[in-house]
Amino acid sequence: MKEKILFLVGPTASGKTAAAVIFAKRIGAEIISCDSMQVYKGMDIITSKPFPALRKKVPHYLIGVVSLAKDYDVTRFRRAALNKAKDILKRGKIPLFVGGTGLYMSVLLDGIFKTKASDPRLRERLYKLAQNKGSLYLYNRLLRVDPAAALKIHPNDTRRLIRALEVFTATGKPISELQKKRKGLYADYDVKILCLGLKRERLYRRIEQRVERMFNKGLLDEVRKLLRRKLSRTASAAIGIKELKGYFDGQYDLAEAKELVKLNTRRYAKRQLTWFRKDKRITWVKLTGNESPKETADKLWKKFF
RNA sequence: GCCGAGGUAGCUCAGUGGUAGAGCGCGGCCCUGAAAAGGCCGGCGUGGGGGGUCCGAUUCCCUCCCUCGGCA
Repeated sequence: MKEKILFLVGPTASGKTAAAVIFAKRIGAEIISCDSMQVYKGMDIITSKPFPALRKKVPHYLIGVVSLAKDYDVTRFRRAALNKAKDILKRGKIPLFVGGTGLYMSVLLDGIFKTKASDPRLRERLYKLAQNKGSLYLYNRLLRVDPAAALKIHPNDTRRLIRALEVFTATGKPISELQKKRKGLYADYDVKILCLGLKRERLYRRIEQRVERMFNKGLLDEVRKLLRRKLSRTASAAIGIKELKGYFDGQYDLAEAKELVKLNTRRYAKRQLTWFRKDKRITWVKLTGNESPKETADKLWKKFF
């Protein structure tokens, strides 16, 4: 009998956080965040972390555990998340991954290929090359060493071109070969993936309301504080930082900054949905968007079996 | 009520006697060590209603409706 592992995913502002706590309590689960930004310390309002009161009801992991100055990546996440999951299972509880970062979900479910750690200097060199000679130059270079990978990557997608070249240089093997070897939780456990789904119109309204709430709760102060610190490249990518920086720098007014936050959050949600739609293993839990957290948890319960 | 300007994509607007574009918005997609990142693709339209001229009208004419500004 395989052990049970659960995922609760969904686009931003769909209501995962509050429902997850009620649901987790009911089924005897502990929550592991599956979110690339909530891992950072000090980014509380901006990432809509669950409040301390909520976190007291059920154990939460991987929230606020990385300092702002540090870069974070999929591999670190995967390692930490798997450790937590095993730990929870050992105590006879169910691990419940909750979050909206599609790639993080994917590396947990299906694994990640093994390679050496990335070399920042090599990466920097490739990046400079791309700047000076254009990404097409990198593309042609990749085409020679790993045509299979080049076929899958668009010539303008500089980041993936760099990554593929970086892996080839470091290992001597094409990334397209390495990527074939992966294995994740889905193979060894009884995995159920629940995804909250609501009409686009409703979701966008909820995003709008959520952004307003964030500002009411002191987003401005929080981001002002964040901007005084040294932020790593990954930390500074959170939605709300560059948008409010523009306002603080006097490039536009507060109303416009708010609209930018809303716009970029909508786009983010749209990309999340593309990711989730693609995964046919997902069980969709349809919501109207007016449910209380308890009602959402009830619906999750019904799809649980 | 009179005079003037205008009604074209969700919004702001361009253009043409041969069934229409642009920016923004929006939609679809890709994703394996930056992923709240990065990249690709797509006009999504009874051209205010009705009538007329014409081989053919979004474009010209008439009329009605609506919006904005001015005069009353």
